[in-house]
Amino acid sequence: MLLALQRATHATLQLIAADLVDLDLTASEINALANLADGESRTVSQLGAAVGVKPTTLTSVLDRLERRGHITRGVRAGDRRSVLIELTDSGREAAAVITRSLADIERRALGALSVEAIAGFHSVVSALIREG
Amino acid sequence: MLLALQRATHATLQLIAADLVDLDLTASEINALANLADGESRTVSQLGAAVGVKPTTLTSVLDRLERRGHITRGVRAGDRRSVLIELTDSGREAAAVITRSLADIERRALGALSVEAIAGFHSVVSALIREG
DNA sequence: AACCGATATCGTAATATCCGATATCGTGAA
DNA sequence: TTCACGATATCGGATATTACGATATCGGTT
Repeated sequence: MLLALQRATHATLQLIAADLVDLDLTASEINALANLADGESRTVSQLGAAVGVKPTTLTSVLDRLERRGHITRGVRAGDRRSVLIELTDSGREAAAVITRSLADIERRALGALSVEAIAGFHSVVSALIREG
Repeated sequence: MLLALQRATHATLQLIAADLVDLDLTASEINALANLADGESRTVSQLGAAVGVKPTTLTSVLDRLERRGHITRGVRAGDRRSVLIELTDSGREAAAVITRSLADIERRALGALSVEAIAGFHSVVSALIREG
């Protein structure tokens, strides 16, 4: 069953990548942008916790996003150790495209399923995340 | 929602890795063994389709598993292009440990959830896999 | 002032992933 | 039969991912 979970994740990652080839972003970059799409700024650690990777891993991903002009790195007022990741206009556009693509895929895949099934899915996913 | 799916996958991968450190296997190797756990032999392409990666990706993974003595590569009777992947005794043991670990994690995480919720989860995951 | 923990980055290494090319093999058409 | 084409796996090379240890900076505590 956890194997099916992995396969589903894999399948959706492929769909997302195919849908977003024009953005020329890797899966990690897409994931980072998707987690920033709400417009709130985050520190590297916070973002790492959200996407499930260590801060060391994010550094190079953020390097590319910064070089591409999608994010900026700023200092957090009150703690100069922290780096605040923030979307630029270009990053906001990309994040909006990503969010739309995710919503589209959801609609396509789950449109025919019952509300109860989707609720069950959510409760299982939440339980798995809690367990981690 | 697809973000939650990814996070759940990530979380379970961490749990599995933590549970199986003694096996000294990477996530890809664990995934390959888990998909072979039923004892049936498979070609590289078949295994690749099951785990969601290209045959090229599997080659190095299978190299390591073969070097470790967990699998053997044989020819398929009737088609000498195909390579038949098969578990050795040691591979069967490892696969059994993996299967047990997956079942344990499922029990821990989903024990308190209703049968309907789990059924809903399955239907959503199946829909996502179909979409891919 | 001195220490310890937090934070992010850098250096380095192992792994993952895949594209194009290659070698081999099976199959259907000329 | 022969030959062209598709299937199959591997190899070479490229990029991405991931993270451990070390480093530099900084905040808070004593």
